[in-house]
Amino acid sequence: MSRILVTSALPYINGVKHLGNLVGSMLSADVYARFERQRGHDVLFICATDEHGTPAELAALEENLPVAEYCRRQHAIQADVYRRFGLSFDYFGRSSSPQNHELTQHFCRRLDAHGLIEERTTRQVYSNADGRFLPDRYIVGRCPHCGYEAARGDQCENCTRVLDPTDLLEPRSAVSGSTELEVRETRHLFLKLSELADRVGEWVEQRRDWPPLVSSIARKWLTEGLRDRCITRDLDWGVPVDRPGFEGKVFYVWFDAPIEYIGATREWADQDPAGRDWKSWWCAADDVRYVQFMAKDNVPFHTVSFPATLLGSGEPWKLVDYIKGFNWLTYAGGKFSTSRRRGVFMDQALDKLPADYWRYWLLANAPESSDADFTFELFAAGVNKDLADTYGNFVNRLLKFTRSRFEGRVPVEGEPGADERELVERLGAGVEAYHQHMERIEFRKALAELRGLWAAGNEYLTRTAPWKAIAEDRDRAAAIVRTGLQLVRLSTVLAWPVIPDTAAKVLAALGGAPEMPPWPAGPVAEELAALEPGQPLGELGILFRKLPPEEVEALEAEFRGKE
RNA sequence: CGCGGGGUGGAGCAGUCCGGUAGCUCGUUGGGCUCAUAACCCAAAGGUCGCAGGUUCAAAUCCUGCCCCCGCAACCA
Repeated sequence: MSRILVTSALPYINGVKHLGNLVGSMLSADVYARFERQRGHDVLFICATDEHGTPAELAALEENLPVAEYCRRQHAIQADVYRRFGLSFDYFGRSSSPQNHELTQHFCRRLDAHGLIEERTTRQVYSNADGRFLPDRYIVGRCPHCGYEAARGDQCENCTRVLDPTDLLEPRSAVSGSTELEVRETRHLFLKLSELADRVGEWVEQRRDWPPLVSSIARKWLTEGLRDRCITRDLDWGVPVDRPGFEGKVFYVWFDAPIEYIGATREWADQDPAGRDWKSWWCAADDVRYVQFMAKDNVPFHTVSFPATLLGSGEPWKLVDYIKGFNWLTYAGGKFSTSRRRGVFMDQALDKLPADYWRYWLLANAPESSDADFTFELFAAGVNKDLADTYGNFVNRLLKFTRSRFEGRVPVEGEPGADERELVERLGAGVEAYHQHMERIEFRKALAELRGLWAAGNEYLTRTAPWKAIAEDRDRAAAIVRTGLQLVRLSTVLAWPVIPDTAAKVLAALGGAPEMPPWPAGPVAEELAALEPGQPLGELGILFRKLPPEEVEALEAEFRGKE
């Protein structure tokens, strides 16, 4: 048994996340965590809300709430929707926790002790009307290049040119619209990434097994040269900078957010100090395998910035071993957009269908090698074909037949024959391939293999035709039905990380216990003998319903978005 | 010349590193079978592998140039 630390990129506090956020980090991490737990490993799966930064403050302002209260409420909302989606975090923390405050300040002190922190004076735009400094993107004005009226201080959306806020003509605050802006000098802390570049580069070069998406992004940042980075901000909400002359300033959200992986582990341990040891996962933890999940926009921060923080501390912190990066899930050819509410959000998804429908489709179509598109048409096609017609039908036809011809019990009579030996061979290869794909975290391939196992079950039934056999040889029919039921169990155990709720239902109907089923590590022939002959079977309704064309159209219309 | 990813039958993808008759899943058409939310079997249609050049006996695969789509560009998180 080994110890595996799994973290998902932290969802930002600002509102319920959409399906793209879900598949690109939390859901993928969940399936991997569940798989490794099934394998018998000691898994710690950590996630948290990322709560600092200007968007959170502005959202709180809009809702007329103190920002701490806003975050408390949003955290509860997100925790609830993740629970309903079956995300099995061992702990879901908050980057605003006291534990994270302490760790963030600790890292800054350590970096400072090694000469990697430098005070510099910078010039920032201050809005008198808003009483605050404004990040570049919250300053709008006319683009000096193309004349676009609503250009942002960081970039003009119209001509795509990168801007400096001071370039803008007639600049005003995006928050209040006020034009009373001035440039003020302010002291900030910089992390001297330039001095850490060699150590980070050396470390990245040793990570030979990372996927190309991840390595290429990391190398690009390193070869372009790391610039020293400002890690503090003139804001109220965040981790205070505990340094003379920095009263009223906080750390930049990208400095404290990844540290919350450690912070949340500490929050988890603090709930049971006698039984849990956070340091054993993070300090000199050479026996721990650490796997991170994130979308590609997050990769630079996890391959460069955060490792730089850890390495620069001079302490033996655990660095990531493997990073699974994802491309984007698009919505009907365009972007999912949180601000425009374009796309399908997690709470809306659950209002329409149970979590397992979404979980299966998102993983079977995960944006692994390139961006992937979500449309309700594609979604319905996948759900109907794979979940309803292939898996659902396989389970249903066996249970119904068992009920009508074998009194609803696992048949006792008959011995395996040539058909069963052939099936065992087919399954042996399939189970092994599925296992390999899951271990390598290649979800599209894994789920194609899983679907193949379900199809193999249907093929076996059609070939052996127990509904015919029962007329002349009841023992033979009994052996076939028993084998079929055994395969239902086996393929359901394998599907558990992906569709946990459905799997639990099916396994319960087969007389299984409600908790996590262990991975079928034995030879397939033995795994196909797990169900006790004579075992009574429970009732199972339709596992997955099909989505008819009318419903697909209705969903498309409902989620068209407000453009 | 900013950087990264992608461009393969109607849809989604594998194959590209290590050249050798273009493959998988879904969909479509025809036939068979029928325990089941109909699966399964057989057959068929459908591709100038983004474009152009080059290397080679042979290129989706190697080289050069170009085009298109998506994303990122470090003070948005």
